[in-house]
Amino acid sequence: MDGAGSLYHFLKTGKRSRPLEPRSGSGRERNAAKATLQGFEQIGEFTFRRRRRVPSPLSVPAHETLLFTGTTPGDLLFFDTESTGLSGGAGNTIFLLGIGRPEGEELVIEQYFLADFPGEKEFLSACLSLFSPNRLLVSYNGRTFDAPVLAARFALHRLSCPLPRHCDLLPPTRRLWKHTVGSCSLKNIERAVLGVKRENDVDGAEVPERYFRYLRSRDPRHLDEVVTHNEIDVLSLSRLLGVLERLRREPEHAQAPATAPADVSALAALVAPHDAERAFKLLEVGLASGDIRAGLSLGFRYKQCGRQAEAQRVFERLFEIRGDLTAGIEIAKYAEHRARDPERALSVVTALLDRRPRPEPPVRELLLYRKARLERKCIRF
DNA sequence: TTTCACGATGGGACCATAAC
DNA sequence: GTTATGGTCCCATCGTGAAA
Repeated sequence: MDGAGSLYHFLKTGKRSRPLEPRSGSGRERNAAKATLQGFEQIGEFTFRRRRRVPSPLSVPAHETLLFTGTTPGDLLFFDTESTGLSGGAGNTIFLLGIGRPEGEELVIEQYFLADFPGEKEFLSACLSLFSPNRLLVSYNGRTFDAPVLAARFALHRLSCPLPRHCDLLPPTRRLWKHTVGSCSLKNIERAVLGVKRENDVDGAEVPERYFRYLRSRDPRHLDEVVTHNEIDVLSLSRLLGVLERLRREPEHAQAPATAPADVSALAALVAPHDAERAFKLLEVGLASGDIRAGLSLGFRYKQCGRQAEAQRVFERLFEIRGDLTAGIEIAKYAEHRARDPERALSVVTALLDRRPRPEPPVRELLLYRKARLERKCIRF
């Protein structure tokens, strides 16, 4: 069999009999290469840290509680990682972890860098101090990606998982802007909503390859753009939360012309749990401006609250201005089952069947069934 | 009083989509 | 390329009201 430094030996004894060989160059050369990673200080054999202060883009006073997160800014940790791939399994290693902490008017951005795989435990241990349990992690798709990968790495090294509560900004962002922006990747949202355009940015898919190139060559220039990419991600999280907070506080001023407008229905859903009447007003304004989605949302909200008359007023308006199918069906249901007016219901259903474009077959069949029933009722009356 | 038809609601399955 | 999440759609079940 092979020698004492082999995988066989490691599996049999659980010990590594001699240290891993450097991939290239002497130890002195490797350290020289490490030292040139822009602005980073060495805090362990394989772990490096960079700390920078920038004006906080969050623009919420330190003592105020954010409506969106229920915490003060000082409790937030904006969080993003760069790793060697996408899979959540044992093969995916985090090599750069960026954390943003609001401190007064500033955002303190700390980045922890892992210079080589053997130092992962040391790297993770250095990151541990960041995650105090009373904090709130803020990420973009971090609930699905960053947090599970990080938790897996902690587990692999038998370190207790310290991750605190988590607020993922992707779901609310998607709800608010998917209809107006389309793809809700962070880069797209930066451009369309935050008004930020990245210069010379590295594509996320390119990040693993950049790290592997660095490991092979020990040339830290391969990682300069990755480090910047990570820092911008953290900054954008802070900016995005600021926008979401403003929407939550002043939804009426959400439709700023400089950025993509938020979907009014989603905005109303954001506000409704705390201020139902404000949500109704938002949707009324949306309907008045011709927003059909807002109108339907308004009608169903009124209906769900038992405010049938208001719901019918909204559905009638939608049916009148656009001959809307969903609104028409709601009018027909109300006329048949509540107002006891089968003739009105029949006239609406007939109009829906005649409208252009024709309803699709499954809906058309339901409408024909409803029409036949209403015709029987009309004869009886 | 029983039966039937309808609308409302909840749960499960499937799909799209972010992250590197 | 992987994975989990949220959203959407469909189906089953339940409650209600009308008709026999």
